[in-house]
Amino acid sequence: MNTTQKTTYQLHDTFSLTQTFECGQCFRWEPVGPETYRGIAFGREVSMSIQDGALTVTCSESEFHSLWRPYLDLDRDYARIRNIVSIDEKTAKAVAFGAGIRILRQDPWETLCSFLLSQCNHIRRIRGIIARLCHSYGDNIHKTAYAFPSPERIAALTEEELRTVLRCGYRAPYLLAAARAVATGALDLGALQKCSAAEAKKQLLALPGIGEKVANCILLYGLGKLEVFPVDVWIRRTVQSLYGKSFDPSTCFGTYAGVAQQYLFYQARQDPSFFSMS
DNA sequence: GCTCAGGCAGGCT
DNA sequence: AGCCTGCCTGAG
Repeated sequence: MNTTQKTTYQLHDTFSLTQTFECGQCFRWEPVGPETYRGIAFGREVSMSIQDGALTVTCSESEFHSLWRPYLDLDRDYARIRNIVSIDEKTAKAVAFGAGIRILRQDPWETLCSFLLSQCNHIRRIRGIIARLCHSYGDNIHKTAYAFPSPERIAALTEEELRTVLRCGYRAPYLLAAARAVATGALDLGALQKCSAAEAKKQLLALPGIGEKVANCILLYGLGKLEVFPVDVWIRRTVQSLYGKSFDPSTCFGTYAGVAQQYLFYQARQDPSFFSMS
């Protein structure tokens, strides 16, 4: 990690690294102090912290503006989004609670793998599998820091090796198939960013192991489709208790349904009694 | 030991 | 369409 250079950026809206990195959208950021995280993305390792309304990242100014500023989605007007999705008191409460959340614009390939591996797993174990994936097949960046491995590297492995090394069970063939699809060009993740959410989703669903929920997570966290609303068991319980069974997120929350989902998810995870609100 | 976890796929009704 | 079951592994 570059410890000599630092870039400081004055924040002009509520923003929290803790909320952003702990709201369930990413798996490779570690808390190292209050509002201070160390992590790796795009093959770069940095430390970030917020103090007195300013964000400091251990990188050059050009790297900050080309990489981390878009990654943290700092140029989007979240105050406006919070206002739009605060459709009633119940959701407004969750929005206020998680007001410092941003939807990260993560690398599509890393996001695809992460959520492919996430199915029917505890967060702790997902993080472990991803750590082994990076440590075993990613480029060494610095000391114990490893980049996320390329699809080409994974595509060259066997299912048996992935199972043994990652201990990811039945998800190994899914990961291998995805790596081969991307490595051969059968699936072009860069092109998906320019597609509509519906078209991108159609292509993702064609891969084994990618269903409705995983596809929506990839669309939201990796492809910038803020209108999709991933429904996992937590969100299902939450929206059912708040709004009943026939709830349609795209009708209620519109183009920022995915952001609304993140506020609800974060609130539900932090305070389980939130479900039983009515 | 046993259950269940941030799903998916295939087979069933 | 909706319901059921098996699937790897490991934490509680």
